[in-house]
Formats: sequence, structure tokens, C-alpha cells
Amino acid sequence: MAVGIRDVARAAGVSTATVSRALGKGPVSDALREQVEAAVRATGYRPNLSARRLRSQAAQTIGLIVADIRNPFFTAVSRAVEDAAYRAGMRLILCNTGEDAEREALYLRLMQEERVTGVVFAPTRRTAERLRPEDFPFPLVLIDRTGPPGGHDGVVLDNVAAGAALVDHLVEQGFSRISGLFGSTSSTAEERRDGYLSAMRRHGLAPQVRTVLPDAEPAQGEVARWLAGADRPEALVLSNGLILMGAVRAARAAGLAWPGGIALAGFDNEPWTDLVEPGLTVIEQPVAEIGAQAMDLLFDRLKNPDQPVRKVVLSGRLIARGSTARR
Amino acid sequence: MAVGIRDVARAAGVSTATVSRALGKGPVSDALREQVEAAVRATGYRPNLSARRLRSQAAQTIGLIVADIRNPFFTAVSRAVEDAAYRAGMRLILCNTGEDAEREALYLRLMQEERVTGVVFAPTRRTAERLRPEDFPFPLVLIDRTGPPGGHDGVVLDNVAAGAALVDHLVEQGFSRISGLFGSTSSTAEERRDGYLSAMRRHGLAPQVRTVLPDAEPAQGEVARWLAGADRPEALVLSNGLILMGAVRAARAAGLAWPGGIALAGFDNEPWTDLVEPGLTVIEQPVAEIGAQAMDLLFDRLKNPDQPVRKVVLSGRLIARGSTARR
DNA sequence: ACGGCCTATGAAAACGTTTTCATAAGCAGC
DNA sequence: GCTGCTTATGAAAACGTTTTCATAGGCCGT
Repeated sequence: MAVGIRDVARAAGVSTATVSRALGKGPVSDALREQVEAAVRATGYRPNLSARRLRSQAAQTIGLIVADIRNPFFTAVSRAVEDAAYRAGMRLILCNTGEDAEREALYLRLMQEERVTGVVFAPTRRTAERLRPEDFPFPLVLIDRTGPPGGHDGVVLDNVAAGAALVDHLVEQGFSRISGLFGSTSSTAEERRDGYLSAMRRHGLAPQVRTVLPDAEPAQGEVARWLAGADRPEALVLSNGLILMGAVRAARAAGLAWPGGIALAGFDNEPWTDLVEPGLTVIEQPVAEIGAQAMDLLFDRLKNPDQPVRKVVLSGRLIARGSTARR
Repeated sequence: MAVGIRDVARAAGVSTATVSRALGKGPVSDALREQVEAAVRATGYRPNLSARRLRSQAAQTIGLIVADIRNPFFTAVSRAVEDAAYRAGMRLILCNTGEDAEREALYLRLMQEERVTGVVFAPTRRTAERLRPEDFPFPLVLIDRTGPPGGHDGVVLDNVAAGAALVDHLVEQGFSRISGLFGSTSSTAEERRDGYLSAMRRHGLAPQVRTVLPDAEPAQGEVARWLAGADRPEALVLSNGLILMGAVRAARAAGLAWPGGIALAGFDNEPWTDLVEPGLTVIEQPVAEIGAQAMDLLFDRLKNPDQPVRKVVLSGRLIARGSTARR
């Protein structure tokens, strides 16, 4: 039934060591290599990766742990990471935490048990704070979100600048009662909020901030309540694509379609943001670059374990559309 | 450095067999089990899954191979599959083929080398045709797309009925020059086209069909050419969410916003389809059900390898929105 | 009190590879 | 023609578990 390397060796009339070498990169004469390849074809042999990994102590696997694969930001980053892994001849294990700290812990444990080569991780704030490098026998690269300084390599957006850029843009467009709704689980949302706050102060405006679970439904509910209240803002800054979607829904439901209703500015240039009229103003993130850089950091760290911790900060790009049109 | 079961055994003063049994479900006295657990905590032991899988010949892993993870249909199905796997104590390997037959073959080979417990697969038409059960030592369940009858278990939408339903709806709304744009890589797109064709015939209308790679950019280009030509249709049926998005873009670019421009009806009730004004008419697929059913079929097959091949056909639901409003 | 039968435990085999170590053969230099 | 060096090959160890097999001890029925 299960054909192993011994069967191939027998069929080729050589030892298992020779088969292993012929399939790998060991020194084998051309004649034998050909015999072995013929035997492999004849027997339909498929190597057993568990055995290979166990013996060679090289999993050739990298783990990718993201918060929510439905968020197009993460699917885009995933593709970049997958491509890089693929090019390096590594497999990818993709895990979804749903912003749940317990599942994060579970998956981190799983990575250790898989003896992975390295991990790319977008942690919740709570987990990021407890992340200690010495607990992990593999390189751990943080993306999108960051932990305590000096802990792990990471790739993040310049979130403070991006948050401020949205405020600057809204002010320039003539808005002043600008409020912000930010995700509650990530350092990234916090930084975007800080950017929002400092820009508001700089403009001499009164900030107003709320916080919500970073998903469309909770955001929609929160915005709906906000719009129904007495302190309805003129413009809203939303800290990610899912929250932005919730806000659009709430604005629609309240009959506050723009222009003239409420101005919206958010993050992530998702495919639908230019389709909903008259287009949503967003900060576009360099998603492919984020994934690629994360893998670069990871491979660098493998090559050179003792180099100082590096943090790559990338800039977003403001895409102004109709949702923030001048009043 | 690497702490193994031997270290735990030494720390607990027992044999490795006892440690293994204490950690698994073997019969161990309460006293020893406690000692072992203490030793595990003290040593920080993490089992090596490669070794475990090698010895126990049970990968406890299921593979999921989809065409395009950016397609929200597949991300939604993935989550259902992941949940089911998680509940069954299995890990998931997620692979992305990008509708490329070569990568499909690559990943199927990978699954064999990983000795996975089973695979859930959305194959291209070309691969589906060549899929022979005897080539796979594990259960293979097809989703969304189907192969030759009697080959593998599968879960699909009633695509013929769904394609026809869109035509019926458009006819009811007063349209008659209804054309169809269908994906070129899947049996599913073919079936939807068949449904379209038979419904058109039934209504005594002249069908007009084109075919395209199932992604937004190619679809946009094709629709743009179509709308610029002499035979511009009144209404379009689009065979999946990405193609639908391309069509919306092309219609926008051509200044043919509805109502009054071109009517659009497609597949997949993606989150953005009700946001783009005045809403897109779609067939909603029971995504969670599809994933869950696929895993049910897989586990049933594991339990009972010789039962007859089963195909589960689920019905879609028409969601009528403004994009097909009566002329 | 004794034989038989469970039950908990340990020693060692087994899982399918890769890698180490030893060896034989080939070849250059004298 | 012998020595020393390189190279291809095979035998066997090793990777870290689980599982089999043997054994010792306790308990039950007689």
C-alpha cells in the first residue's frame, strides 16, 4: 500500500541512502540517479514529509497568523506572504484568530509544536504586550500591529501620520466637527487614534473618539447610535476597512448619504470603496510591500539571529474621493 | 535546548511510554499522571507533531484547496471548513491555486506528501475532468465545482436553476435583450450558462454568451468592449462575484449607471453588493452550509469508505435589488 | 492459599526519512 | 607499483514520538 523509500531502493537496486541523495542534492552518479528516478516513477513513490521533517529538523514551513481573513487587507497581505514562502520553497500554515487572544495563544502553541521555521503574526494589543522573544524558538515577525519596542521585528504603517493625514484632509475640505471611531483590539487603531488626536489639537479642534470591536456589525451599530444622538458629527474617521463599511451602512440607513450628509474617511483601499458613490476617501496601505518586507525580515533574522531588532515603517497614501467632498 | 519526551520522562521519574500515555488517553494512574503533568510544566515540553504524525500515521490534518481566496465566496466557505476542522481537533492547510492547473497539481501532490486525512477542493474544469479517485489515498470532496459523475463526493449549488432564475427575474422585470458573461475555468460557470441558455430558449429569447477568466479585470475589459459594440445588451447576467464587480466598473466607466443604463444580475451576496447604489441583484449562496456539508461528507467518507458517491445540491436565493429594477 | 486475569508500567521496536560513518574504488604523484 | 586523497556508495544510527510486547503486582473466585 504505502510505498516508502525502501521500496524505491529495492526497485532501483540501491540503498535507501542513495535514493535519498538522488532525490535531494547529495553526490550521486548520473547512472544511479537515473535508475532511482525510474524507480520513483515506477513505484509512484511520494516522500513522507513528516518523516523528512523529523529527521532533518527543518520544517520548511512558515506560519501566518492573522486577525481576520475576511478583512481584504489581510487577504492581500497573505498573498504576498504566500508568494514569498512559495518562492523560498516553503509551505505556509494560515491561521485565523478572529481577534481572540485565546486562539492566538492556541495557534502560537501550534507553531511551536509544528517546529516551524518562522512566524508572521498580526497580534491583538493584549497579546502583543505579553510577547517575549525568548519564549519562541523561531523568528516572529509582527505585521500591521506592533508590540513593546525592541521585542520583535515588524512591519507597520506609519499609522500616526496616516490618522493625522485624514484629519488634515477633512479640515482642508472645510469640516471641523470631526469625530473618530477606532478599533479596540490593536495597537494600530490606537496609533491611528493618536494621529487623529494630535492633528485635531494642532488645528485647534475638539476631538471626539469612540472605540469598537473592529468588525462591520458592531461599527454599524455604534455609528447608528452616534448619528441618532445630539452630538452628531459632520465627518467621521474610521480606523479600518470593516469599520468603514459599517459606517457606510449606518449612514445609508440614517438617510445621510453624502454629499450634504456625513463625510467619511477611512483606511484600506478595498475594491468596493470606489464603487459606492461618490467614492470613499481612504488611506491606501502598501499591502504587497508589507507582506514582502515581513518575509524579508524573517529570512534576514534566520540568517543572522543576533542582529538588532528592526522595525520597518511604511507610508500610506491618501486617496481622496467624493465621500469627503468640500461642503 | 530542545526538550523531548525523554526529558519529561526523566524529570517525572517514569518511562517515555508513561509520559506518552499520560498526555494521550492511555491508562495511567492518577498519581503518575500528575507527576507527568508537573514535569511537563517544569520542562516546558512541547510535543513534536512531525514525530507524532510519523509514528501514529494520523496527520489529523485536512487540506483546503481553493481557486482564489480574494473571492469572498471562498473566504466564507473557508471559515466554515476551518470551524468544522477545528471542532474535530484537526488542523487545516489552506492553498490558493489562482485557477492555475499547474498549482492545483502541485498542491494535490503536497497533500499526498503531507499524508493528510482528507481534502476539500474547488478544482478548475480541466483538473476536475482528470480527477480519478483511485489516485488519492484520502477522501477528496469537491466544492462549488464538480467533476465527472460518480467520481468524488461534492457539494454544489443548483447552478442551472440559479442561472435560469436570474433570466426569469430579468424577463419579469421587462428585459428581453439579456446577455450572459461566464467564467471560463469552472464547471460551475458552465452550468450557470446552461441555465441561462435554457431559460432564454424557454422565453423565446435570443441568447448571447461570452466567456472570460473569472476575475474582475478581465471581466471589466470584456464588458467594456461589449458595451462599446453595436450589439449592446439591455441586461447582463454575470457568473460570479468578481465578474460582477468588473461589470459594475465597466458600466460606470461607460456612463451607463442604472436605472436606465444597463441592468446587472450576478452571483454571490457579497457585503458590497447592497452598498453600490441602487443595489445589485444577486443569487445568494449558502456559503456556511456549503463548507459544513463538505466536511460532513468528508467525515462520513472516512467512517465508511465504501459507501456510494454522494453529491449534495443546495439551492441559491434570489435577492432582487435596484440593478434590475423594472424599466 | 493458589491459579488466573486484569491493570499499570517499562523496555524496546517501529514509523520513514536523512545523515553519519566506514569502505571500496578510482586516480594522481612519486 | 605503492601511498595518499577524493569520490560514490552502503550499513546503520538518529530524529521524537506511539505502540507493542512482556512483566510484575493486585485482586477475584474457588
